[in-house]
Amino acid sequence: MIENKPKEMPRAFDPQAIEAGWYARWEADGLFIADATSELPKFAMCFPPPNITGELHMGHALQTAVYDLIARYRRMTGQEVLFLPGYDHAAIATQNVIEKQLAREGLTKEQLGREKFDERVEAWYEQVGATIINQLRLLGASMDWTRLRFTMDSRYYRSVMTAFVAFYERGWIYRAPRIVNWCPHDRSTISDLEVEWQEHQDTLYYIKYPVEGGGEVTIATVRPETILADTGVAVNPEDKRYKSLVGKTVVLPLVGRKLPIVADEAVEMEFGTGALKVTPGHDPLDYEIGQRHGLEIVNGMHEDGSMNVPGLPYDGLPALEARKRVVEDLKAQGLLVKDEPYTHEVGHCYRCHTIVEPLISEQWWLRMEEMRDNAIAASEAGKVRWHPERYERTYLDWLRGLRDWNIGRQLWLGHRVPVYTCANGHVTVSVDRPEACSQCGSTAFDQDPDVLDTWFSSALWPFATLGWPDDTDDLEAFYPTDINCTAREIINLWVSRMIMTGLEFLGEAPFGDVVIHCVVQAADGRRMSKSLGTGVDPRELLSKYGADALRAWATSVAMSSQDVRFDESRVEGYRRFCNKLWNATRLILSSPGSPSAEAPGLLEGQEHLEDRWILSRLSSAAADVTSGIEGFAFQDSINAAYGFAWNEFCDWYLEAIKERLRAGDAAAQDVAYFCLDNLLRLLHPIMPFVTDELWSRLPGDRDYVMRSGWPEVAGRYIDPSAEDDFGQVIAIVEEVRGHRQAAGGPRGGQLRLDHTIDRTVAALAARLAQVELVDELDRGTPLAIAPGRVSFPAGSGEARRDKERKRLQDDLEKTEARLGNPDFREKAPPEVVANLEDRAAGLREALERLAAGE
RNA sequence: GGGCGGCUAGCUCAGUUGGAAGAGCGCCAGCUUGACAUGCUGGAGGUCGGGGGUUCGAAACCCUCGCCGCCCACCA
Repeated sequence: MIENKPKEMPRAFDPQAIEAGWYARWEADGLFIADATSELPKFAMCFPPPNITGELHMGHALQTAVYDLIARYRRMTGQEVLFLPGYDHAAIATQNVIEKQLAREGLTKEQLGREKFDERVEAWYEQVGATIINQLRLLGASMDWTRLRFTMDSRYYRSVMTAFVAFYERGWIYRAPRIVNWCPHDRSTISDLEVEWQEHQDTLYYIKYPVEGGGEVTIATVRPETILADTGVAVNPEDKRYKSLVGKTVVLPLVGRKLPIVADEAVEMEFGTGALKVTPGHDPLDYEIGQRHGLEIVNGMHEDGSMNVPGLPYDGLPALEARKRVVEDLKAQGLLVKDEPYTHEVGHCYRCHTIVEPLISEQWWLRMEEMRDNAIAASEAGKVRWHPERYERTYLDWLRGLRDWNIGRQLWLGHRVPVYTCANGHVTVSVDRPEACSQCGSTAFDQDPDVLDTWFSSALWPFATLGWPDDTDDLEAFYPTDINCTAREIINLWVSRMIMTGLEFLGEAPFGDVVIHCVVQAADGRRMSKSLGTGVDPRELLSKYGADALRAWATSVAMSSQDVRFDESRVEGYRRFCNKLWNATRLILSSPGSPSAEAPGLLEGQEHLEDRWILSRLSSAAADVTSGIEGFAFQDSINAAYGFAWNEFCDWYLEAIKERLRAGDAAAQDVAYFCLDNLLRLLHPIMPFVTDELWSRLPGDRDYVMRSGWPEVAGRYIDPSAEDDFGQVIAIVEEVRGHRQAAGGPRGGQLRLDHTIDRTVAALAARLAQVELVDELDRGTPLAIAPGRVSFPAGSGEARRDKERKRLQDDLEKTEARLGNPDFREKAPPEVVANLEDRAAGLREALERLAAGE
């Protein structure tokens, strides 16, 4: 139970004034703590660990809003919900952050030393973890903080080690030299997925290689410095220009090495000169060609990206410097044929943005074939459902082309590879550091210096957080989880890997539904980024508009399209919506008496049309909100609730019952409270703060909204005839208002409606339009919508009538034209034709009414 | 190079099996109406990116072109 707040309310909604209090109460009362032993059906979501930059961005806000609305909704529908939070050590990102901090102090991590560096990292994680948690609380995220996990905590560490050992024992982990993406800044490899491609304006150089025994072959390259590591020249076997050269050798300029000319289908005849210099040590394609033809591999670069060409004048130079010098020297020797501008894509490290250098390195690899096949099968069998569906293809396409995963990183930060070598060279792979070598008994071990790719540990998230490999209650109760919601950019990096490891270690996909939300762009359509200055800080929005407004906006866009341009006015609009709810509540609470807020029972013989109508509309809105959430079309939910609340409940219903409320009419109070009660529940998953605040002011003993159950009003109050009748009221009122405005907006006025119009409808329409309903009215403007006429004390409204007539005539003309088409009558479905005929008849009647009234 | 998404009112976006185009914001006009000026009422504004086609009928389906964005890919 919660403490009832007083009926008297401040005049305006103020998000700042209510939000903090509610979150503290929710948490203190343990609303978010999941009970693994509960009898209720279980529902679980492990929140994707936010990137450890320490700052909340729009993506987080969006994602959190989606997760949290699902979590709250599921609790309200009677499920035991685990919404588990955590954060990630993000090795490369964190290392870069710390290095930047050090750089500002004029230090490098090497100068600082490993121990001090680790201390810095600790402090950073502590600070950032607290920041993230605080921000998620501000958003109202209903996470179970008792289960907060960190990918570097000791239990998680054990999960990671266990997974590594398990893969190793299956024979899937091996060490081998391959060409990899090397980041000279981080001095580490990164996986293909971590390479960010950017367009560069470079130069394509054409260089002559003399052929032994006479002649020459010209190649084209954008990286002339790599010729120092060339070990061959390749041409396409079909290329007639070079057929005679295959098998001969060229002399490598500047170096003097003799290189074979080989024929390989990978060479594009159309590109450049059709002859390719082969540098197996520094180009992935060249590496493959080299493998096929047994070419030598020359390692021409150091770990820091400088040239490794002992004996040559370029040795030790940075790559770009070497490039310049090589070009100059080639030119001097007359070997540079020409150069031309060339635009192409260059790989950069996705964390530090340094240009990635392909080079040969001995690394840890994980074989993916079996996991890949199982993941494909699971998806095809419908074990994982994608929303929107099209992303399943993104995922499957990537899986089908999957190669072995380079899981080792040469960083200072991360999970150390659990491979130990004893003093006698025996290798032990184990979760814990071995006591003694099982082969020789040695107790001196060296652990492999590499750490694991951060995504290796992230891949275990949905079960490592639940306690795997231990057989925990949480794992038993909540695995597999239900939903994973994320941005499409990490489908391959993260989602697919979770699916693969989940299937491998637990035998089941880690979640049933993958929900891909949109990407928020800046207002001008550019990417939101801090460096571009296009970012919008959600914390600013929170303080300006409140968490409920931000969440409502997020809900309205998250699944509506692939991308959305940020529009602050929409967030503001939802703050106004909160204010509208606030004031509707204020109006209802101001009604005298002590209403029960029980569900109104009356339906048969209900004397008030507006009561029957609004209950019917409520039923419809509730059904739409529910189906929106169930179908991952959250925008439908917020739209349905918003439209009902504002355009039906406030604009029409509350206006219609104001007088009854003031008079303390019990039926009006019952219906109004019932609608409000249900509306607050329908909105709570989206806007938790304002709904709990208003809810706590309603009469009766109340628990939190989230514990109150999801509205089930469907069916019971649906009332088509009330909807028809009230629809007629609205149409008449709107027409009368239009005439009043055209007449200059005088107060008062008289309305006569023929007795073919139901008297209840007529009376209500007259009341709402603020005109007197009379039996006789000679002068006045005829109505188009209903037989009758209206007059006002001043002005005539003739202009409006003429305009209306014109509109009706135009409409009728078009309608008759369509009906006059014999093909249409013959081929269109009968109900469509009948529909149109009704329409034409209605238009004719309206026109007749207008004519008769003149 | 392959694939995906988008192009609808001044702006941001809805429009779910093809049956005569909608919302919010902005704009114009009028309202200190006993919940709300964070409000109420009325109104203007669109040849649905261009061009073909299918159909009685296309914003929607097909083809094509043009922009914008994203994902994947070993063309030096």
